[in-house]
This record gives sequence, structure tokens and C-alpha cells, in this order.
Amino acid sequence: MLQGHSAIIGLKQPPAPAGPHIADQTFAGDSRLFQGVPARIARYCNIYDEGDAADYLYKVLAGAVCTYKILVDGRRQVASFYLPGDAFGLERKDTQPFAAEAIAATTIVSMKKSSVLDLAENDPNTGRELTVWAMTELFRAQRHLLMLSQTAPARMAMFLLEMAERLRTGYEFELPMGRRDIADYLGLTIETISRMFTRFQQTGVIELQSSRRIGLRDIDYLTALSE
Amino acid sequence: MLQGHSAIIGLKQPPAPAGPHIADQTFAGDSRLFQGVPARIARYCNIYDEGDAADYLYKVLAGAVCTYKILVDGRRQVASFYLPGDAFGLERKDTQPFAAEAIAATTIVSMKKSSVLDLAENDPNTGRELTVWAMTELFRAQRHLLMLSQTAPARMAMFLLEMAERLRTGYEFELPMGRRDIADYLGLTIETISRMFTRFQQTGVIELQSSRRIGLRDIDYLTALSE
DNA sequence: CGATTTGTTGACTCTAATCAAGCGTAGTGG
DNA sequence: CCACTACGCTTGATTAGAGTCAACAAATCG
Repeated sequence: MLQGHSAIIGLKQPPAPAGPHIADQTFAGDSRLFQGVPARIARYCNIYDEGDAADYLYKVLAGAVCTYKILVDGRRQVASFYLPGDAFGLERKDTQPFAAEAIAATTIVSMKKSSVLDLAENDPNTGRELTVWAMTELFRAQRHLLMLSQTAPARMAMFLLEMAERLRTGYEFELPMGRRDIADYLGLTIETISRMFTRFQQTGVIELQSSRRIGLRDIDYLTALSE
Repeated sequence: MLQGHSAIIGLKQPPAPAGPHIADQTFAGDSRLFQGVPARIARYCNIYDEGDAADYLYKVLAGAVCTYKILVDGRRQVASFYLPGDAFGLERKDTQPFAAEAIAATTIVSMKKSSVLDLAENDPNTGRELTVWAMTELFRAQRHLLMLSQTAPARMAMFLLEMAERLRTGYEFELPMGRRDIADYLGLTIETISRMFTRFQQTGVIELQSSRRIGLRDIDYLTALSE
């Protein structure tokens, strides 16, 4: 890990110049709630570990974060990706069930979980936001779960469509994560991911401008695979 | 489908004689909220279909329910099992993303979703319960997701430990579901499930009193597999 | 520019799926 | 009561798909 486990909270650095899409994706905490100094986190930097106290809630302003677990056999399972506008860190218990790390140069804001929960005590609006947030996480976990019960090409198709939907740049996009992260998200190996990219390109389903820059060409095919 | 798609709500039948474990498993709606006449549902009876209006919330009093989706290739993926005390039907959207059916003779109570949401508007307690409910579902979906990224024996191990935990009868229990339901939950085939049961029995990890009555013998082994 | 990481491709292996019988129990009707 | 059936479950043989191991190419970084 390039920069070790630096303390993220209160890590004072000049706030990132916010891009046009920053923090406009609704939900996950009243915008007033995320008021801290934005923290910049380098790629591969750990944000918290599995088992750490779950005291903070976070929101991604730019870049991307993933949560994951290391399994007994050494493999890593990525539980979720968080893109700009997404919030993470909401957990049922007091300890983190997953670790979180930046998968690209990332800017996040954070706030104390306890203050949000206190606020929700008296403000039905905040309470509803928490429920919506939890249900959005649930929806994604369920979609992810369906992915994992599919064949490799179907998982790829679902992944590509999910990214197109979440990155909000149409059917052309730049993946914020590398092959390893994709593989660990889809429960496949990097070799299989690579082969699927090649196969989809050769059959004209996608276009690979570079290894991360992708254009979806045959949406119908991808959609058919993904249901 | 033994009894067809009968309307469940308001299906007047004598309330089931409540067993000792009924409805004592906390959360998932203030107990005052589930006050309707208990409905009895025969095994394999459909409760709602994917795409149906999601107007009601349900709570299992006895028996067991599963939610599932039929995939394009004809396979079925079970999303979740609901045992006595569990509530189901809470969804982000207005339509059901999964179908639900009883996997054993089952008794449920239901209530209008809208009245719960209205109540939550003014009552932070109900709001918090909804959040906790959503997060319990999320926790289970995440555990399920981890299961699906494992080998067949590891999935079995996690499944058995989950059932032991949720059925609350110690390490001896009677599975409420058949091999087909287990297979569709774990994303495996019934043949593989059967082979795993046989293998675990032959190696003394479990004891099969009958095909559904199970005793866990080597908890350490199962635990080691499941992390 | 070389060094190192990241991604691609190929040959082979292994796990779980598929296909195909067979077994056992429960329920039915003669 | 006992055949007969039906269904759920188990077992075996073979196959297909993803993993593993190994080499190589391409991109990125210092």
C-alpha cells in the first residue's frame, strides 16, 4: 500500500476542485450533514479496516472507493463500489464488517455517525433518508448477489451495465477500477475478466479504447445476458 | 401449486395455535403494526409475484417463506429465506423485485405498507425500526453474497451455520426447506447439495437423522470453511 | 530510458454442471 | 394390507467452464 494507513479524518489538505457531477446524486444524508473538510486519499489507501470502530459515515466527492473482505483462502471479495455521490459506512453494528479503500485518487467527506443518529431521533426526514440509504445498499447487494449466481459472461454484462448506469456518462465511460478490483467484485479471476473483455470486443459487443476506457456497442446483447 | 394463487390477505381461517417461538424475534415492525388476521398458506403457494404492487409488509409467524427470481436461463435464484419472526416485503420501489412463496405450511400476518410509512413520518421509533429492518436485510444479503463467492463445501458450511443460528434450536435442527430450495439459494444444483450432505456425513462433520433433520457435529470445521 | 506494475494470452487442471439411473419413502387405490 | 405410483433424494459417468500456472505484452512511473 503506497502510503500506509494514514489517519483520514481531519487530514487537512486543500479541498479538491469539485467537478460538475460532484455530490449531486441525492440521498445518503442531508447535504448539511457532510460538512467536514474534504479529505484526499491516494489510490490503494486504506480508509478503515474490517473490525474497526464504525464511528463515521462517509461520502465520496470524487474518485472511487471499495469495501471488501479478505477470505480465509486469501482471496478478496469486494462487497461494493462507491462512486462520486455515493455514501458508505452505514453499518448495523459498531464495528466495520468490511474494510474500505480508495481504488483511485479520491476525495471524501465524513461525519460522526452518532450525530446523524441523534438528528434522526427528532427529524423524520433524516430518519427517512437513513432508511432510503440502507435500502439503496440493499438493492445493490441484491443485484450483486444475482450477478454472483451467473456465468462469467453474464456477470461481465451486468457489471458493464451497472457501471454505465452509475457513472452517468452514457455508454462510453472510463472505469475507475482495475482488473483486480473487477475480478474481486465479480468473484472471478483477472484472467477471466481479461478474456471476457477480449471476447466482447472481438464480437463487437464493446469497444476498448484503452484497458479502462470502454464503449458499449451491443446493449441488447448485454441486457439479454443480464436478466 | 397445490392451491393456486389465492388471495392471501384477509383469507379468513382459524389462527394457527402459536408455538413457543412465535413472533418473539424482535425487530421488523412494532408488534402493534402486525395486527391482521393471520393467514395460513400451504406449501408452494405463491404470496406475490415479481412485478406485483408492493403494498403490504408481512411477518412470518410459523413455517417459512422464500423470495426468488427466475433468471433468463430458467434457473431460479432464491434471494432470501424468512423464518418465524422474520418480516419481509420491504422494498425500495413500488413493485416487488422478487416473487415470494411459502416453502412449508406457513402462517403470516400482513399490514399496509402505506400505514407503516405514515406512522414513521411522525414516530422516530417506527422510523428507526424500518432502518434496522432494512439493515438486517442488508446484512443477510451481504452474507449471502459472500456465500456465493465460495466453493460448494464452503457455501454448504455457511448455510448450515446460518440455519443453526436462525432456527435457534442449537446444533440439531429440522430444515424447513427441501434440496431444491437450498440449491437455488446457494447457486448450486440439487445433485451438488446432495453430494455435500453425503460428504459431510461420511467425514463426521454432520449427522443426517433424515434428509431434513440435521445435527452439526464438527462446528470448528464448518466455521473454518465459512470464513 | 529501464524498471515495475498491469493486463493479455495460452496450455492444462479441477470443480461443479449435466445427463442418466437408481433408491426410498409417502401416499393411493385395489 | 400390499402393490403401484410419484416425488424427493442420492449416486455415478461424463462434460463444460472457470481456475491455475506460466509466459509475454503494454502501460506507467521514476
